[in-house]
Amino acid sequence: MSGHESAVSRLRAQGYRMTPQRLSVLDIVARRTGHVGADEVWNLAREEHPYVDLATIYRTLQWLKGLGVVTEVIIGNKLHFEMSDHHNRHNHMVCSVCDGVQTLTPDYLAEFSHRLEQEFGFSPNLDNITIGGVCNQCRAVT
Amino acid sequence: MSGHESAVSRLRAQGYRMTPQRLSVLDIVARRTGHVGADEVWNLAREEHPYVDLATIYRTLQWLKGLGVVTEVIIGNKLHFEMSDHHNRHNHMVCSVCDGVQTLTPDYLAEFSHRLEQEFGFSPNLDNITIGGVCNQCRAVT
DNA sequence: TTCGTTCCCGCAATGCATTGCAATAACGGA
DNA sequence: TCCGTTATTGCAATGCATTGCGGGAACGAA
Repeated sequence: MSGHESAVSRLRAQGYRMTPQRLSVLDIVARRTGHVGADEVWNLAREEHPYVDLATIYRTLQWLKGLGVVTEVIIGNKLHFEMSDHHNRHNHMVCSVCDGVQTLTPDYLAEFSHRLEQEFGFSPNLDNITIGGVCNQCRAVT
Repeated sequence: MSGHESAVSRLRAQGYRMTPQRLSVLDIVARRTGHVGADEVWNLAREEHPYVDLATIYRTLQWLKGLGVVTEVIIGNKLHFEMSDHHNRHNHMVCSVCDGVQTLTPDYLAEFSHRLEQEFGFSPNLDNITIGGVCNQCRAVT
């Protein structure tokens, strides 16, 4: 256990049942600095509970995402997750060549967001957006 | 047939085999103003060629995308396609409530793109990006 | 028109993610 | 501590998209 006990007690206080599966998933994501792939979460969770189903992993991750506990990062059509840090929100830039990930503070997207809101009345949800492209190193190689 | 003969002859000139399946897919996308779902392309194609396989539809659409003939639009995790119009590029805003789609000229993204390039050396590929969010009407309802 | 090369297709399998359903276990109340 | 309610789980099925493979069709050459 490492630094997510507050989340656990908060969830319990909200009336959610904290099953071993859920604790395990939360623990795995919390231990990791940076994002974890859903399949990786499954493999690690099975070390502890060999019977956990992949569906449970996905359900749990989506549940935690909905509660704002974890954040989804889509890397090359695969789902990854990391602990949400509401004091340090960020987006991701993913290189399509090396699959490397860089982070981006949301103020880079702020004025773009404001324009959509003001000119179209459209409220963009950019929280989980990832920007695809080619990173510095990979471009240099080519 | 309607307005994509130039694409057909260009592809043929480049040495690609223009099979009935490919002609059919291209025809279906070209006839449509706006985007078509991959499944819809399949259903329409089967009216003409009942045996066409879904895999062929996907392969053909990805092939046309790679050649810049069609553009991919991701709407709620489903793939849609439309004819590319290089003189009138645009992005899409998709409402997560009603699945409605609005278009966006790329200059809305231009300065955001430049900042990433200049500050990180990251070359974003924003051609196919779709912006999720809630549209004006749906927000009003809530 | 026929032939040969090879590109493309249909088929079946695979991968990632989600969902329906019946069985089970978490957690509060007695 | 035991019990009952019902949220969750495991299992299996489903959906969308992609891929490997062997047969077949497209298209140029003769």
